[in-house]
Amino acid sequence: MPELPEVERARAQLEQGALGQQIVAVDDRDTYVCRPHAPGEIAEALTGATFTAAHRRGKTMWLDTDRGPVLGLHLGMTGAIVFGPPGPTPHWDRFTVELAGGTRMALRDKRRLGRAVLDPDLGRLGPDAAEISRDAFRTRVGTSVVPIKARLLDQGVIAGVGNLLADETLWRARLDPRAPADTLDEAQLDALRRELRAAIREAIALGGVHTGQVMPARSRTGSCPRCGAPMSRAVVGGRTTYWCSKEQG
DNA sequence: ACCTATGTTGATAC
DNA sequence: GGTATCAACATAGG
Repeated sequence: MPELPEVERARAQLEQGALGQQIVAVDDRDTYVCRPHAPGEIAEALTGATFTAAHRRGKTMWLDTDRGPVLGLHLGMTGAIVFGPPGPTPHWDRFTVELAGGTRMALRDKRRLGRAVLDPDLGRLGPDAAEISRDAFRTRVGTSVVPIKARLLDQGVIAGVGNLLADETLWRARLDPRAPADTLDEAQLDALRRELRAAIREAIALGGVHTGQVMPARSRTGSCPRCGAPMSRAVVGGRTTYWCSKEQG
């Protein structure tokens, strides 16, 4: 369930493990994960090159190379970056890169919703949720009749927020996820941004969004970790949503 | 054994 | 532009 915090940790892993070593071989035979590329296309572009930088925006990562081609990586829902010795690849390793230093870097993903592509399109992503300015947050997030939660989940508006992080943030800010975004005043939007940044910071430090406080309350019998009131549950923005029936009503 | 939830993206119809 | 629904994936859990 990778959201921004998990992806940032994965990016740091890539930075630590993949930079500065020449690419010896690439396995891009999974045509679903590597779509729309044909098998061998990514391998041909990358073999012999060296990764020079690891970037992230929202949930999308990309690695620059000294030869120009850029490798885009997305973890989907169940993806992870793993490093290990070269050798037979576990069948959940959907895309692998063998490095000259004697390591194998893999996108391991049971569900195959992750992606590995050449020169990823970042143009449709909004500003990163951890870095968006106060003004940009106000205008991008707060100027739509869509429920505020749906707005937070829209990667073209702001990049990196998933279902759990959205619930966590709205709970921290004591805001009703169903409220039309343009009914929030500036103080509420500023507070929402503040809580979003804090939730992201804590999740990165603790290991992921599943360490959030509302996580244990996400069940039909759950109660608010702050006031003990029962949690409400509904589909908002197409996703299962939990919120405090008392504080966020 | 069946059914549903899981999270994200993208395509489709309205 | 929206919303709503579905499909894609493969597994875990009820």
